[in-house]
Amino acid sequence: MARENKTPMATLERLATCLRYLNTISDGTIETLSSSDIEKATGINAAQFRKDLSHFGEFGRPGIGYNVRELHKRIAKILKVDVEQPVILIGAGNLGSALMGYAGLRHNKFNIVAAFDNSPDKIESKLWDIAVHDVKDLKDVNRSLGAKIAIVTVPASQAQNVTDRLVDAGIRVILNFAPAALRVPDGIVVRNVCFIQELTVLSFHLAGEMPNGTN
Amino acid sequence: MARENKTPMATLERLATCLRYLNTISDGTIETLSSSDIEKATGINAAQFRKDLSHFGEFGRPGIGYNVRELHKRIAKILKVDVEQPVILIGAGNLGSALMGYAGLRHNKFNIVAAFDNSPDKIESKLWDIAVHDVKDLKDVNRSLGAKIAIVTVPASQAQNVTDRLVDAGIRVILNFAPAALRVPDGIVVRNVCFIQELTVLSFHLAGEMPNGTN
DNA sequence: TAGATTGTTAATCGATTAACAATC
DNA sequence: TAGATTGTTAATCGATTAACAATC
Repeated sequence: MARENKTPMATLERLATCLRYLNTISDGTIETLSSSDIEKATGINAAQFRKDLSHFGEFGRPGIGYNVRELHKRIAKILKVDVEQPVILIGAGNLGSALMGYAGLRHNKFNIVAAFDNSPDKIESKLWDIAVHDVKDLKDVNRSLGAKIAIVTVPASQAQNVTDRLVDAGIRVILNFAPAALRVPDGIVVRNVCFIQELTVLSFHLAGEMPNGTN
Repeated sequence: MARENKTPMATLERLATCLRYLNTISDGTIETLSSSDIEKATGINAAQFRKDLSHFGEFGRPGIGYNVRELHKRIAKILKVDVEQPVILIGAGNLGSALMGYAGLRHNKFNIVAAFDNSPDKIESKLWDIAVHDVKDLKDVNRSLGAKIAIVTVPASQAQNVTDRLVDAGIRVILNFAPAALRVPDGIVVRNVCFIQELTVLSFHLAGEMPNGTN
């Protein structure tokens, strides 16, 4: 068990990329793929892909390659996206509401089952057919929902407070859209979607086009 | 010039993180910071921070540290976020509209100056005071706007088509929210915000809590 | 001067890529 | 059997961290 203790994050990201590709060819026309086929389709280096898989056992047959259906099934299982996952969302503002209406989530087995907010305007209403609860009832409501995944779309100023409540309510992993560094206990995993930071990194690359002798 | 040719992406991300921290203390109370002060505040290793800066010249004074105002100014300049940047957005759907209304963009000098869509419902309307144009007029409209940065929030099926138009209209860097791998010419930089992938990676980490002898 | 902290060089670490024996 | 491709070990590469002479 201590085996898969420390899977590199990069490995997980590549497996997720590969899974996305496998989804696109899941009509069943292709039965077998070699690691170099996968390199062609996804850009992931073939040797690296085999290495990535090796963290989790043996998947293919020497001389043959990988059975597409089996590969899909096993990667989905590793990433725990083989079954529907209930997800709760905190912060039913513009961004939160847009995410609630995003069909891609459900298509990928992430099912937003409830939203929470602190504005009386929104509490007790429904958005995209999803009930919006008072954030005060978070723990209570999630007792029956049993969600382990939360999406945070509150303003930065409230992000830490909300995070503490989420942890208390049994949430194990958090996707954070707020521009704030969340402190969480050991064992809770946070990933930040920070598009301001992404834009900033992109912005740097505009440097290249300085007309002349600039510096 | 070939000097700063290959700044590691990780360096840029750390500088962006540091800049965000410097923003939070820009009231001027703190005059000087050492690299280890910055480590305490941001978690970025002090030696690494100094190394990161060394890609761009000398910033501090031995025995003293960094002048906060100067550091802020120079990092902002490196990342090209010292001046307002015009940004265009393609795809005025739920997500696009939410981003247009997000004040954090303007606060960080990213100014969405126009949106584009292909739906007659939206063209010629205004969202959050930003005009929505026909995507067909992209090149024409951007001739006067001169934006170099674009945000893509169209469905995956249209993402490549839209990307080709953007490149043709003089866009140099793209923040892509569509779950699609965009092909672009050399010199154009794309960063993907893929929260399905983020959720998938998070989902993996739920594995730890399997009750007993599973697997 | 003595103490602090930089910028940079050297040592360490981890991740990527290449090579190959084992296997179909 | 000969050709193909795996899983894994070894070699390469790059990024992180530590150490230290130079400097305030």
